[in-house]
Amino acid sequence: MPDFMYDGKVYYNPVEFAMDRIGGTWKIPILWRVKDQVYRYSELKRAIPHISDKMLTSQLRELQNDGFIHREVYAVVPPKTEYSITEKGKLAIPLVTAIRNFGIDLMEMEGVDVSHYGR
Amino acid sequence: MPDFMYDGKVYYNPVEFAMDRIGGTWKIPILWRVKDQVYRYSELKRAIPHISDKMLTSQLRELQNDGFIHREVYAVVPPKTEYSITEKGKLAIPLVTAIRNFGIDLMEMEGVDVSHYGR
DNA sequence: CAGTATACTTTCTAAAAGGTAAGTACCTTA
DNA sequence: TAAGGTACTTACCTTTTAGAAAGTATACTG
Repeated sequence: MPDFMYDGKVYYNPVEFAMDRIGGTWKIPILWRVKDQVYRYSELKRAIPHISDKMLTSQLRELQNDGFIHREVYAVVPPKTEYSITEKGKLAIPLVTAIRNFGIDLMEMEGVDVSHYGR
Repeated sequence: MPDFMYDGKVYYNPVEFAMDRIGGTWKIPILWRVKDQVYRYSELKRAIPHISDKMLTSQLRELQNDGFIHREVYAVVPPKTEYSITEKGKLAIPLVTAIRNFGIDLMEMEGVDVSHYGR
């Protein structure tokens, strides 16, 4: 597997590249909400337990820069911003679903209660 | 999404749980070799560019503790240890493949040369 | 009895990721 | 003119992840 560069960073393989775009603690939870609904900033904040303003803003900005979500700012006061998934973002959803299902499978094997998670 | 505990750690969702088992820089590259061949420690080291002894050992141990790979030690000198995938480990391969394919898709969209990666 | 081969193990360090808390900007409304 | 509501931004700190380099154990071989 040859290394390659993108945006000033060296990657060893495609998995690393993929995980650099949608990995981390918060990007998938964000995509998971936005996949079937438009959300305002404050709605995302409420919908995603434990997330801080700093992380919500930075991860939204990265997802936007990578083209996975769209940011619509309204010129009103108090401010209003809406986030929605893009066509490119929709391409990630089957994978997110697969990771989630795999996680549920593993949890089940370890005896973790999994009855809350729809399948 | 309710939080849950496993092995002394709090998780927010199944994706986090899954990524805690097979995520990080080195676990997937290891699984990717071992999926269709038995490897000795030194063979893995040679097969996975850039990996350090410390990371190779620690990630092998974690994958073993989580039941994804099997470790067979031979009582010879110099030492010989063989690593192979388990049935549980095989369950992860379709997901690993999916992540890899998604990464290749993204790279292609960004104009990264992708011709080396079999599909 | 020094050298070799293999599979680790340990220590120290650097970089990345993420948390907390406080602050900013803006216009409207009382 | 002060307060309120929303969407950030910034500074500082802690934790996690990974890298580099050196060391350990063992038995065979010349």
